[in-house]
Amino acid sequence: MAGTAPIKAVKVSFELIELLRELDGAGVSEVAQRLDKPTSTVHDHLRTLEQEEYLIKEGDTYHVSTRFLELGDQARSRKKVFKIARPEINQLAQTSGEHANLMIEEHGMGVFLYRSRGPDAVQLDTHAGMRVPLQTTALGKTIMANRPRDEVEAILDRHGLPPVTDSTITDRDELFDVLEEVRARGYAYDDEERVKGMRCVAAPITDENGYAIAALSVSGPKSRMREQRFTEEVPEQILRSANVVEVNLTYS
Amino acid sequence: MAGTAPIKAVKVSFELIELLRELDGAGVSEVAQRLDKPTSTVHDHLRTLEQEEYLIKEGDTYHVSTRFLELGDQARSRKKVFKIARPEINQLAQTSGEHANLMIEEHGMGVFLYRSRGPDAVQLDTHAGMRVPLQTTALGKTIMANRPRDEVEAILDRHGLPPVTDSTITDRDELFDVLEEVRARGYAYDDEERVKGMRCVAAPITDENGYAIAALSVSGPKSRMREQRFTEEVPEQILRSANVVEVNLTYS
DNA sequence: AAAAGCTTTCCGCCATCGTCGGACGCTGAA
DNA sequence: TTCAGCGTCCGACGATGGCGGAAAGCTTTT
Repeated sequence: MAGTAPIKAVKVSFELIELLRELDGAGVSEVAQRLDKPTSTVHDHLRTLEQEEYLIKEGDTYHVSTRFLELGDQARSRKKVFKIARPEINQLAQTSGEHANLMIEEHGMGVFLYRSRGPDAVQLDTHAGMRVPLQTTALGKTIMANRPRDEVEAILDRHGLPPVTDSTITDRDELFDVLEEVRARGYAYDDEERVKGMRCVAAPITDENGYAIAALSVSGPKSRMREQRFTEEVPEQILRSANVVEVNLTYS
Repeated sequence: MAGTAPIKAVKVSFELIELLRELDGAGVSEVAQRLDKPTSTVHDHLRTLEQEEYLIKEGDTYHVSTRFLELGDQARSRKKVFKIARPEINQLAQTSGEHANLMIEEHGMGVFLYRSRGPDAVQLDTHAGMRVPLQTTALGKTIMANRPRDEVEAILDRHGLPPVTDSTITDRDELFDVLEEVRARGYAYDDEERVKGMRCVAAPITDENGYAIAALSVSGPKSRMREQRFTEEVPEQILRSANVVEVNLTYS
């Protein structure tokens, strides 16, 4: 990489912020230990970020502050597809009873832009803004299936095919076969490829050229996602919703 | 301000990020001009942040990325009061038809943690994560009214009393008089003090010692917020909701 | 088509400032 | 009282972030 970038100090600060997010707060020495940096250095960063109000200090523990809420909200609101899909997602969650999700691709990763819990939804670790490798979710697969091959190749070059559970696809050729199926079928399945016991159905949201902008899905426990419901009812609902979103997207 | 903090490079990066948020995206030279920094410097920062995936580049325009969504979501979810108050806020919005809000105090500022739009709600610039001086909203006033005097003084020392509209309170003594009233009454009003044409009623959420943790409110256009509705109905609804939240907070 | 005027990007030097070892002070446990 | 573990502070060194300048694209202008 040429020139001065990346600016190391900035990189360190963000590493530290992400760590605090993961740990849900920590003190100076714990952070120092985990990042393998001197406490004094860590202290400088934490103090700076606290002064700038991106962290808040409760006792001797630092936490990420709600300052990020404003940034995140802005980043999300910028996406037209979010505003348009939100009511549809809510409805999907309501009628299916399960979790309904909206995903976009950013920097080659799948990002959960929005999620809605239906009345029967199980507890899940998935949260807004969460990033996952595309091929590990039905959402991501429908997105890749509706992107040009060379773009998908570029993403794979960048991020590889990390195994997440033992059913995750880790072979490039196999993946392209699956994507072919998905494209033909019009929607994608995920059978415990990211989270054990969970199944998922997802449909793409494409623009007028068939280029995938986003994807929406319904996911629930294997016990409820089976037979007709899994192969017909839910896919049908999702495809209908996706279509509504697509139409509203073009006329706005 | 001892030692090395604040780390300037970090500070610059965040200034730049906030600017991009405000402008909803910009190119190198525009940012450079606004921050009065050389384009080369700005370029270094933007590139770093893009590499770290906190910004995304669309053509020659940089935007804040959804990476912040995850951070913001975490910051908010940490607050017990958020999870507990959310359904109440939704209900308030539904029954009143207007906007319902949840605010907390952080770094001496009022932060909109959550908002819900009722069926008749007007369009507003208020968004999640937005920060405002406490005394400019009914929300903030109920929070201050239920905090020890010296804590309020400290906040005022830090942030002053900036005028926002011509009805904003700008005198310290006057403010304390108002806070006294608010404390006595149990809830606060805001009559166009932050946004022209908007009125607002807010009640505090306090802990067992009467210390304000947060506040919730309903806000709507002056034309609908008047007479009995303004002086009785809405306050009653809000107080009821606040009470529900307080009870649920202590038993959890 | 050439040239001017805008970008973004690259390069490399110089002084700054981020880094880090170490000392200090606090708190709570033994 | 001592000790361990923590957050905080200090100061010196040298890496590195800042920035001027130049180059490389892109449009627009003439």
